[in-house]
Amino acid sequence: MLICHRPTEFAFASVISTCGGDGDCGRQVHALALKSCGGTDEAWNVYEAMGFRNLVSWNFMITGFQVCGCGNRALEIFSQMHFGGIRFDRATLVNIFSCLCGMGDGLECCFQLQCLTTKTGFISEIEVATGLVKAYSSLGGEVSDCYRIFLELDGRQDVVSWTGIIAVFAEWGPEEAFLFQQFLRECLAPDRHMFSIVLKACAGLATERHALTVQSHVLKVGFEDDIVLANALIHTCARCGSVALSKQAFDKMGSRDIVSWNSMLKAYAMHGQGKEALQLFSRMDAQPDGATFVALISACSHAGMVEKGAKIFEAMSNNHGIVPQLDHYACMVDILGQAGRIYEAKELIDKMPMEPDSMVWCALLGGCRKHGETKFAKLAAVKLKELDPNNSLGYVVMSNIFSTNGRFNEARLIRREMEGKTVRKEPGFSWIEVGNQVHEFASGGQQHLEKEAMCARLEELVRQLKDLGYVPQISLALHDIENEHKEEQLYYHSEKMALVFALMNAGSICCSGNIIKIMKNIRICIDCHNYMKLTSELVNMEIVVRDSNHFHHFKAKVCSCNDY
DNA sequence: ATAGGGTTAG
Repeated sequence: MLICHRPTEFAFASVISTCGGDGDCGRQVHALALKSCGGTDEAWNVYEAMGFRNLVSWNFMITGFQVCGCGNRALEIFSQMHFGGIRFDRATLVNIFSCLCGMGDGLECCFQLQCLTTKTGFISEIEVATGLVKAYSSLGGEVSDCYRIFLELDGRQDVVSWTGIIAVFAEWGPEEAFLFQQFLRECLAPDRHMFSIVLKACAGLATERHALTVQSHVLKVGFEDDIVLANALIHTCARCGSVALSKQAFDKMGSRDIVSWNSMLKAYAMHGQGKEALQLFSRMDAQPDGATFVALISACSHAGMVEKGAKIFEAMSNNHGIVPQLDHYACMVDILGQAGRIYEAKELIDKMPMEPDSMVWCALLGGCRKHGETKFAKLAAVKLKELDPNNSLGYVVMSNIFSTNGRFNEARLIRREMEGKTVRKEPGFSWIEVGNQVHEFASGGQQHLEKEAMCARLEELVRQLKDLGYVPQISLALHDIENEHKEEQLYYHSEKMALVFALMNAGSICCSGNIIKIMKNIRICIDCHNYMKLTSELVNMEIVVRDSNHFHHFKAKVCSCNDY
């Protein structure tokens, strides 16, 4: 009873002294005390004074320290055992592996422990191997190492170890997570844990039909009452382009937790539906947390509701007692910066009680890029270079600003610096689902089989758009080349190629009547944004484009982001 | 007795 309610160390001490600190009762109370108090010094002292230990109580101690996040102390105990010649078992190892997750020098420890685990033969125990795989992946270890450990279980894998390895692959590249199909081929029955991981992989893939397939699986097996699964479903549907499906999943839930509400709010945020997000927030029956406000503020941001966002930011600390964290600041800087209120954004950064991180500087850079502001862009680019040297955004924005202003030499210098450091701008590509297939387009679209037909259709479309008032934003092209080439370069942006292909195949577009859904890995440029707005009017269709992490809904010349 | 896999993130 006591133990379930996490009593104070003092309470434990008295219970233990009543038990006499000996025999089964005392030992068990002790071990649980340590686990429950999370390995505080007091609990530990009382334990030491008792002077009775066996393997199980050692293990309890390790769990105790592990539960409270004192991984180092758990490791100390383990080495005490190991070097003191005390036998350890698989429970010991499993506990130690969960300690390692997220520890600073955990990867190094992982290697050493893997050796020990192999030497002692515990590696062939399914729980130990699964624990090790998780530790490796959470520490940024090699996927191939994880896979090898998994394979060495050699035919003895179960749902749990499969889930573990699929989670690893899902993190690494969502396509590979379709190892899930092999899992099914081996005739193992997926359970709720498995489904939630596979849903997450679908979210990464961002293709509607995979999500729908898994969703129908979930319904078939009858897990729709599982909160975690429903939450995953809300998230996945949103990421795959359908808030409507998210909403459906949300509405159907019998009971909801904070993650459910936040996921739905984030779904709205992702799709630029600020009003819907605020409405949902007003009828939220759970205690909002930090994530709630990240969702709300970014919902305002993606819908261009600047004042509302600022109010919410204020209310968060004033009325809800939540101290703004880095991500809240990043959202606010983003919203202000996008509105062209760069000075205010910079002021907010100066007022931050903590060091701004790369996300915050990225947000400022984004604002500078949009409004051609040079001074703060330089500052932000320098900071970003320091904090996240592999991030190319600073270089790209600076070089764009220079070439927009016709300062091509400086732009070129930056490009060169970037190449010298082997920082690469992520190549942009887009994909759409047509029929049962996913078609991918790189900028230029050269690889595609129907290239010629596409070019013809593209030219026709551009002509029609120009009649509607489309003016290509040549200044966006990066190099100082001839104007007509700049125009050409613009027309071959991957999302434009995808759009043309979609129009050519309008009859067989997946899942959705009059909606074209284009997914893209990086942000959409202003020119494409314009182009999509006008095309939606021209062909009288809704066009949805997902860029790095949110969706633009274009309908009758208007975008859901209000041009944010 | 103690022990492995799940949901909001770029």
